[in-house]
Amino acid sequence: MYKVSEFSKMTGLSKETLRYYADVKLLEPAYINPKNNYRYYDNGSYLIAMILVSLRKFNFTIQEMITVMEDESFENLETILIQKKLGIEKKIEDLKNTIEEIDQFLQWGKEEEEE
Amino acid sequence: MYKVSEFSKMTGLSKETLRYYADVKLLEPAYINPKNNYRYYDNGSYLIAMILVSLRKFNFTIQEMITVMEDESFENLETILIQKKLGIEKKIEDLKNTIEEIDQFLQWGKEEEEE
DNA sequence: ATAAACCATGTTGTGCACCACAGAGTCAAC
DNA sequence: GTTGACTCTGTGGTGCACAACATGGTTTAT
Repeated sequence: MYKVSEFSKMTGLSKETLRYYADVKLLEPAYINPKNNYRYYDNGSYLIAMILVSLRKFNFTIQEMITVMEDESFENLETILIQKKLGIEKKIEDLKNTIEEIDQFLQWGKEEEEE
Repeated sequence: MYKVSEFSKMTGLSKETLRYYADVKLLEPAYINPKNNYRYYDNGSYLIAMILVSLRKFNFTIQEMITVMEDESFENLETILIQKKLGIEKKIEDLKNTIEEIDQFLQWGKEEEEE
C-alpha cells in the first residue's frame, strides 16, 4: 500500500492528477483510511495507472479513459484503440490539407508580387 | 462603410468575434461614431479580415495573428507561414509516433494473450 | 409615432485537464 | 515531544477564443 506521494513518484502522475482521477472515478484508491481520509494505492492501482499513462500519451480524453475503464475486462480496448488510430489519421489528413492551403496562400502571395 | 452585422455576413466572422478582435486590437473598426459608439468597417478592414480568416484556418492563435498584423507591410508573413508549416509538420510527426505507440501497445496486448 | 431590428457595454460562461493555494489535521523521525 | 514532512478538503485559477446573456440606447421602415 502506497501513499499518494510515493504512488505519484511511481506512476509519474502528480498528486493533483491522482486526486482528480479519483474525483472523476477514473482511478480510485484501493483503500481510504476512514480516520484521516488518507488514500492508499496498491499494485492493482499501479497496473491501472500504467494503462492510464499510456492512454494519456495516446491523446485520450478523460471521458474516453473513463469509457475504457468502465469495461473492466478491457474487451473493447482494442476496438477503441483502433478507433483512436483512425481519428489520429484523420487529424493527420486535416493537417496535411492545412499545409496545402498554406502553400496555396503563399503561392497567391507570389503571384500578386509579379503583377 | 459597413456596420457589424453586414460586415459579419461579408466576412463570416461573428459579431462577437469582431468585437473580440477589436478588443485585442487585431482588427479595429475603420471608424467609430462617437455619438453612439457604432463601429464601422471599410474595404480595408475587409482585406484584413480575409487574411485573418485564412490565418485562422491555418490554426494561428490570436497572438500569432497579432504578430502578423503588427507588421503592416506583411514582410514577415511568408517567414511566419513557413514556420507555421514546420510546426504543423512536427505535429504530424508526433501523431505518427503516437500511432506507432498505439500499435506497439496493441501488439503487447496480443503477446499477453498468447502466453 | 411606433415597432422591429439593430447596436453598445459589461459580465459571466464554456470545455478540458488539471495546478495552486490556504488552512488545518496527521504522521514519522529523532 | 517537537519539528518537519506529509496529508486532507475546498476553492479558485489557468489558457484559448470566443458565445451567451442582460440591459439599455439607436436606427430604420412603415
